[in-house]
Amino acid sequence: MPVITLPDGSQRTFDNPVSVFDVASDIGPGLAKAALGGRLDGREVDTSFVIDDDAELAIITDRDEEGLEIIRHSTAHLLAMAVQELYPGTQVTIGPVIEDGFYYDFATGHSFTPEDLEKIEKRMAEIVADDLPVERLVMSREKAVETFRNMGEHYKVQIIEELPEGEEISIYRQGPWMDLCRGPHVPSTGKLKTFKLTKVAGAYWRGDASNEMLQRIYGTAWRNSKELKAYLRRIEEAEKRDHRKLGRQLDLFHFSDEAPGAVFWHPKGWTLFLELLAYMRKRQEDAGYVEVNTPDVMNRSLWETSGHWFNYGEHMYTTETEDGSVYALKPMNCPGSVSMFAQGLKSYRDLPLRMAEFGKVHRYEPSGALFGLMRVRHFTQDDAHIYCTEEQMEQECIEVIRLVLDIYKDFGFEDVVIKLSTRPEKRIGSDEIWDRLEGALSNALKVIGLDYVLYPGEGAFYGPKLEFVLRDAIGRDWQCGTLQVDMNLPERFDISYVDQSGDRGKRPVMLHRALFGSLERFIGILIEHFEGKFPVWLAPVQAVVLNISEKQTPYVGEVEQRLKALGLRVASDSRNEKVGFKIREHTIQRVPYLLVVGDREMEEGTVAVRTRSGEDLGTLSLEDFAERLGNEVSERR
RNA sequence: GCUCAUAUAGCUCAGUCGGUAGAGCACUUCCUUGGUAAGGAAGAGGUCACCGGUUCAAGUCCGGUUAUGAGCUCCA
Repeated sequence: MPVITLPDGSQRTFDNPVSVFDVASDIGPGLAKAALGGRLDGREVDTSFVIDDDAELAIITDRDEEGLEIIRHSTAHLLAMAVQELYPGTQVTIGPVIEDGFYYDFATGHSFTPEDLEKIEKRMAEIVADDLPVERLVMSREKAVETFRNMGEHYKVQIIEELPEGEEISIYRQGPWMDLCRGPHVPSTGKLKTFKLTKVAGAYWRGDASNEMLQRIYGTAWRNSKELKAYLRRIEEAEKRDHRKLGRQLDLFHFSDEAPGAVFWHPKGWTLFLELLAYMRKRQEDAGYVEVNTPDVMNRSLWETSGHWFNYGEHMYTTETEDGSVYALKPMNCPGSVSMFAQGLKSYRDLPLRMAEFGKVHRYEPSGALFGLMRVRHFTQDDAHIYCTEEQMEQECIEVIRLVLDIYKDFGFEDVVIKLSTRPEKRIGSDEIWDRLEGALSNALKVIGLDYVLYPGEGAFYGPKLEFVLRDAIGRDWQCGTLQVDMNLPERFDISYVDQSGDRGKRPVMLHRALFGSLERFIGILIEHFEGKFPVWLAPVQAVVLNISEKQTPYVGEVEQRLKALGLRVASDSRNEKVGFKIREHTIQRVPYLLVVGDREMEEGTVAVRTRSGEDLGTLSLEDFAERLGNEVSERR
């Protein structure tokens, strides 16, 4: 005689065991129709699940997040069923829910085309129209293995065999089709209404590049067509912000076949680059850093000492000189930094030593990894290495974290994901040392009061690290800043300092940190973040002076020169075009201020100011405009 | 690196069944001197990514290379 407690605290008593669906019906026919599953004592179950004991139950409908997930998961099954009907011989593997949708990986010799997707979608719609009931079966491990082996589903057999002992093995069946699955699923295929297959791609079995490649079909599924449309519109909007597209439209940079993964910075893009560099230089100076510069090309022996030659040699660009010496383009700045530290005798009084370098590094990344400005082979790091004592380490970490978050705030990045990656299996150093290093990072975060995501085992072999992750317009995450603790390089380069007692052999701790990370990537993110509408202090061109007719051309030149003399980035446009045309063009170029001058302004010595958002600021004297712009530039902090 | 797709004018793209290439914008010149998101006319511009093959004939079909894109893997 189960007593069911509902989320509002009310209770219903039944004489016999009841299904989730029965309970929903008891509450009301509308709810019964909408029910997709149930949350029974915290566990998600199907509507067909039979309750024979007292329990807490919430009916899941598409209003719940779990409901949407059930819809997506069931749509993945729907996809797999349609594919196996249309392409006999295809094996199924896994089909999970992801953000905004789902995918399913298939093993098949066939390569799916966009036309295939249309065909599959059509078949899916037919199965929905058939409204097939979805049933759950429970099998013994042996029976399940046998069943799937007979079906020729060898991947599923492998999955079943690797399920932990004692785990219940459930099979979901809709019509003649079935799949191994934990569930829960919708009660019938008719509940799946709004979905769209979006793309095909290859994916490795179990995510391991040494395994065979499967065919993955991605799809999106929603509660209703309004949500689906909103999603598609969101994707479209995000594509408009694509930094590669805007980079071309705003004439910031380009790439060329001759130098894959290398940026050609155009004047406007380079202005952005230099502004960011100047900004960071100032912030670091204020934070007690010194700036240095180390060679781009260094002898192989240095890279052997650092360990890079052995560990990452295949990703390094090398060069051989006439005398047979082998040199490498630096893939990292740290070996140069350490060898600089090793120069001369260092005292504890010199620590902490914060040595920054805007170093351009060169890494032969796999061709498939390249992606616009976000992933390139040649990039500039705002790198710094902090040499300190073990006692200073935690405080230095705190200061780096504060600095990086404060800097991101200047660009409007308020919610930054922080990842803490801890000791990997393959590592150097004792557990006690790792305890101290990981402790320094997590304590630093605790002191500041920041949440972080733990990535156990993801640290570098030489030390744990923090990563600061920003999200791009299309929801892709990009690691920007990083803070790493290193106990490898000080050892390998045998660097030391003299302590208070005169001991010359004290080993300093070395912190690596980059805040923008890669200037190139950070600019890519900024382009998307601002949609090209950079804040005035960053805008490559801050104002354009426009004349209305030829008569004012000399005055346009005069205004341009006077504003430039005040240190503003100003251009002029005296072309023989109507003012409306020029306003359109420079607005599309996202120039913050358009200064229109006609006869009136020329006589008064003023400019008519229009912003890129179309706002009319009226007529200002040059001094007033320059002051306004100057204020905006200095407001960046 | 792997799977699939794509590569035509500076940009965005069309090009049918294999018969020697087209539009809009941009560019140049001329007309127009116009007050806040596209004034008009004319002109110039292409080794159809590259290498090879099939064919009387290849932008088009086939193979390879390179680059780019969507993913996967990787990112010291």
